[in-house]
Amino acid sequence: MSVNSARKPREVRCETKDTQTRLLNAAEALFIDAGYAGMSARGIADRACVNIAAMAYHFGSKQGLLEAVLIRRIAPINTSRRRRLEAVHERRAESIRAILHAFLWPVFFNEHEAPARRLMGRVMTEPAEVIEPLLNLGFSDVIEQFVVAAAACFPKQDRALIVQKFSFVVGALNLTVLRPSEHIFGPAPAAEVSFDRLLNFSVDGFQQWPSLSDVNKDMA
Amino acid sequence: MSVNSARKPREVRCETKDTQTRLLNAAEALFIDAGYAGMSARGIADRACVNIAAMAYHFGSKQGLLEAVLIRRIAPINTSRRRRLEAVHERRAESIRAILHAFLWPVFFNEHEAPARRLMGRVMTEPAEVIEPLLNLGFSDVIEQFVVAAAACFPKQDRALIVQKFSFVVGALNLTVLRPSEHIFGPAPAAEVSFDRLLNFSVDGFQQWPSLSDVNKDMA
DNA sequence: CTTGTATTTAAACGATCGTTTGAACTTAAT
DNA sequence: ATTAAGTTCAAACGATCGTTTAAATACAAG
Repeated sequence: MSVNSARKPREVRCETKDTQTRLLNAAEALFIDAGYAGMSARGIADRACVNIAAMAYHFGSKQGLLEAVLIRRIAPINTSRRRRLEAVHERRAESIRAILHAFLWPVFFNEHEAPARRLMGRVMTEPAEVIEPLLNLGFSDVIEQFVVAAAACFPKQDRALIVQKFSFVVGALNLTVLRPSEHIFGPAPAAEVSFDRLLNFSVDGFQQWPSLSDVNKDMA
Repeated sequence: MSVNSARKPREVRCETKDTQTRLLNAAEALFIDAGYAGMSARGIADRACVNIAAMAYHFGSKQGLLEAVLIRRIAPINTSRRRRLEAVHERRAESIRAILHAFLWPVFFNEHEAPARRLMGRVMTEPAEVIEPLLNLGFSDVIEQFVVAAAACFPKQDRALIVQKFSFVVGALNLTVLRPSEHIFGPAPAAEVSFDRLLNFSVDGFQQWPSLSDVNKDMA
């Protein structure tokens, strides 16, 4: 019988980047898989091939490391979203499709596609107390801007309705990129396919209701 | 200055129900707020006004208690979903609206509305390793049945497309019931309002695409 | 009251948690 | 070679983790 190491035997060699980057990558992977409470400082250090004290030295604390992880990936996505929304406004092409396109595109297509996607999905579903201090780093602003833009497309709809429709889009996006259970929804389609489907689904859902009266009459 | 107890001072008296129910209620509340890794056995026992050993005595382990929590709330919802889908089939009224209505209704309107809703939202976003053993307790089956029913409504669409559209509905549902951040989407509307909006949004999103060609031509 | 089963309890188990310490080591400028 | 700043290290800190043990208690049946 073979002897196993104390923790999970890492099948891959450690990365060759600097310590801070190795810590960021390791924390990112473990946060995506297990959430904040489920990832341990020692697990991060092990995966990064770094002494556990390096975390406090470079990032102050586990929470500080998570903040750095999120800023590295989420901030560029939100910046891209803002830029694209501005471009839509400059072109005077404020359709709901163009707006949702600007919102969704940077999540699916960016420098570090898969990790950034899954990070985005995980961070939105974490318990409030862990994430809430991070949301004021530019997250609420982006949502607000897009809600305003979307509301301008439907002047006759309540703002509260627009907000909730947008939350539906965010929810669908979250589950798509987080992909919590292969056993339920099967293997993930390619990013281009998922993006197209999600955009079409969201655009259709955002339209005015086709008929407001037949809501309550087809259920027992 | 006043003296505080060791842990969070509970502002409310302990419930008067039996030990098992108190444990279930306490674990449910903490799981919704903090997830599985974030809830502690001692925190549960404290909130339930129960000795910590009672957890192992009545439920075997922390995982066993969580399973009991989920079965208590999720199983009735899935049973109700199945019943309503059967009723739709018996009435030969298999519209996508009726099918999605049968899927969504039991989440919003059931015996223990708010706790069951939020539990449903949390369990779908938990890390895989914690939840996956529970999904084979009837969860995947329900999704599968509804996907089949939905696919029958759109015979010309790929099954993979139907599956992903359904995942969009589940994602939107999750974020709606979980409501992770009041700061982003504001206060939650009444259950009836959220249900109507989510149903309409989902039904519209499920329709055939209005035009498949203008997808790639309105972005720079 | 006595017996036997079911439940609750205080206490402790070893393990792991996030964090801190101070020395050892590396690196580059003097 | 010497200094100083930057970085990594083994080791330990107290706290909390989930679980277990065995004694104490509650309670119905005989």
